[in-house]
Amino acid sequence: MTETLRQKQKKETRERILGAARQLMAGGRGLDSLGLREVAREAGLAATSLYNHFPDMEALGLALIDEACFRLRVAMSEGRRSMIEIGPRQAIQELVGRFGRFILSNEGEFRLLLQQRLGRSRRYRARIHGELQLLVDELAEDIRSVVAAQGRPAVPAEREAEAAVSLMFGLGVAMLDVSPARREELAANAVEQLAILALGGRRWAQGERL
Amino acid sequence: MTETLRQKQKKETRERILGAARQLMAGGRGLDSLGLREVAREAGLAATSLYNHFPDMEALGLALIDEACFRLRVAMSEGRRSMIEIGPRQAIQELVGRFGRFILSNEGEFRLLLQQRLGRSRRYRARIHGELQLLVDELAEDIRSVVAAQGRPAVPAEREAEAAVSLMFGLGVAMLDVSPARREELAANAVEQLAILALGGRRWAQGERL
DNA sequence: TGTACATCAGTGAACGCGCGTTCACTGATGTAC
DNA sequence: TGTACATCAGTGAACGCGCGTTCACTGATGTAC
Repeated sequence: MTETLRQKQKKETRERILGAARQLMAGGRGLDSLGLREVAREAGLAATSLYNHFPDMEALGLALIDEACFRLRVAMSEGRRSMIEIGPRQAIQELVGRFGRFILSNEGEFRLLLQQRLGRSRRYRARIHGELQLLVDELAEDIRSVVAAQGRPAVPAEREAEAAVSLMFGLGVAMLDVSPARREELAANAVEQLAILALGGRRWAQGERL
Repeated sequence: MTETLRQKQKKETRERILGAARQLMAGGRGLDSLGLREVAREAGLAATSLYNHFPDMEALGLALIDEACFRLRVAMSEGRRSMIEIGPRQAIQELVGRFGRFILSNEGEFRLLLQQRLGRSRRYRARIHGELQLLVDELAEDIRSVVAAQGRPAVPAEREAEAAVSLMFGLGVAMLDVSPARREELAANAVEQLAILALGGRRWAQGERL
């Protein structure tokens, strides 16, 4: 039941390994170019010690991806409740703000997800794809809540949520290589894009078409 | 003036090298994992021959990226003129259709652009970023043309174009790992997303806000 | 509580392998007279 | 037009290097009596 010293140390070492890999990726490296010895060195371990924690390098990659997915999900879930009260305009700003903050403080993780979404391993791709679908579903649910709270007719929430995630990922990519001032500008643009989308959704809900 | 036999053969060999790399990437490989020897083998050359055509591997990568950018641009430019006549609804379908076809027949190139947009080399990133900006600018111009041809008030064309490119890239990513039937569905969703966006743009143009 | 044995996280040497790149070369193509 | 020389695309051997992984080991931690 109670954790032995050995178990605790093992868990800590595992964390140190993942932390070392995250550190290297935060420095601009891609998962594909991370070497076993490099990660071990950064973690202060012998190269072979990694095999006490992961059966092979693919497993390490998968663990990193799982971790990144978890962080993204937590970041985007925080304060979901409050969106209903603040109304659509503020909800969009809140959403973009939260996503932008996630990207800037978890740049390595974000690049990891984007790169491996099209990466070498089918398992990686499937994991990330599933996670993004959850993100879309949750967002669609939020959109429905906000709209319903306003007493408006139901919008095409699925389409809007899919589009919103694409737009936020587009924002994220654009933000990475750019000065902080330009980032603000990009975020403001994204807010406008989402606002235009929401406006279109309202009209669509009323039966209007192009 | 006239091309010598040697020059012609050299050009052909260069093409064979680029073709070999393209071939390998079409098979699902990423640029980062392509080896010099592997490309040379596929091209039917000794490994060292590549140095007669590219100073190093980075230059080969850059040539591939340039080529992919060029193809994307050509694919998206074709038939731009006709968009004005067919009106917004058909223009969106045409746009998504053309982009979808580009992705499916140039899957390797598309993955190359997406991956290297966040990749190791600053030069790669800059090149791709510049190319995508051109795409946005051209699209914004098209949107303005279509709207003006209808005698409607000017829409936020820049924002719509940025958003449209994000949405199409989102579509592209989703299409890659998926059955043909599901692809049709995804493309139809993307058309709806763009239609909602355009509808929102119209209302935005009329001063309406969330 | 003390002792004897089992477990297992961490280690260093070694494996075969492919990496990108350099070098001196060969021989077909091109050029000057 | 024929010849002698220059060019240069393509070659095979070799370079040092790091890759992922295996193995037998050490010694601290855990456990049974």
